[in-house]
Amino acid sequence: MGLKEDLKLNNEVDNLNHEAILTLYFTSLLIKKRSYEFFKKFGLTDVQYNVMVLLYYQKSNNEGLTQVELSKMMLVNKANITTLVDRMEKSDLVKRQNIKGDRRYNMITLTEKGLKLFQEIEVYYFKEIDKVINILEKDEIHKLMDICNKLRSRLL
Amino acid sequence: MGLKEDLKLNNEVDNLNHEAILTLYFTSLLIKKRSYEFFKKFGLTDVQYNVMVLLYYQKSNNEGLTQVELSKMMLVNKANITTLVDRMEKSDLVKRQNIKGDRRYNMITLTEKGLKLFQEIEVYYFKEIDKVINILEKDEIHKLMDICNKLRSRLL
DNA sequence: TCTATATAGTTAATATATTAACTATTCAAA
DNA sequence: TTTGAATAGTTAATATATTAACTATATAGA
Repeated sequence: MGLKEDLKLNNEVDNLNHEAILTLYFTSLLIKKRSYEFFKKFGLTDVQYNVMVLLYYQKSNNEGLTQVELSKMMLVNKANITTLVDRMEKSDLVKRQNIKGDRRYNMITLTEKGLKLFQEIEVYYFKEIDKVINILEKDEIHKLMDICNKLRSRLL
Repeated sequence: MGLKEDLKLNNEVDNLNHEAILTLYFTSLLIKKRSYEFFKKFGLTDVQYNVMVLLYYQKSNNEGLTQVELSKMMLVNKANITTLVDRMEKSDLVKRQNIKGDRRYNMITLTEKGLKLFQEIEVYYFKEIDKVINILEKDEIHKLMDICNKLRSRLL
């Protein structure tokens, strides 16, 4: 039902705003955990899949994305992208390439293996999120996004 | 406005369910980052504050919580609590105590310093979350919690 | 042209999370 | 009574995140 039961709390959260924050946070956390479990079956983490989605759909000039672009799209620090790309390079999912004209940049692209794996997983991924989201009515999905968009306008 | 602008995406997310998941995830992530920044001013992390909230409001027998109880309330692995409590013990925010009758348990309680700090911060914390949440109407807050509760029922 | 500044990426220290394997303790059942 | 299962907590290896300090490169302006 509510947070109290789900988190095995001994007492109710008695502040509405705080309860709203906690509700959003723990719901998102559970979705993240479910994603993590799902992608583990394919030898990936949820974060690594997100990198692959971005490289597949958001590439600039049909080439790839720089590490700073990735960090902005993922709302993480660029230092984080260095080690993330290191690990993904090691498992042959992405590669770093120089771009002509500016040697500061690494252009990150999917490897052939990464591309193939991504296309293979995506079908199952869509089915998986449908299992979760289809408990909501269409208008609830839109309402959720509207509310979140409003919240984010206070946070950026 | 929407995710595309906020995440500096080059292209729209063209799957509604995926967009809903991402919207929830990144909104929650931004709230977490804002919390992290807020608590840093008091020498805490958002996670450490959450531990303190639980020890203050959710203690069993008015004594404290065991590490496994904390892990269930925070939806994290108990191994995580070991090092978290280590760090909080080192900064004199909480203490481990034996309970009579079962030597397997550590009962975790706030220290005097931890208690004082928590009570001091809570006033400012309530003001801080109000600044974010008050962009929503009362019925939107309830709608958000309803939708999240529905989603969690698919995830537990 | 040279220099100051901005930008991209890396590295190291730290915090939070996971799983797996471990120790210590409790308790129930043969 | 002893043994075997369950429970609480710890430790080590790994992934993801932060900030601060660093290198390398590019660019704008004196």
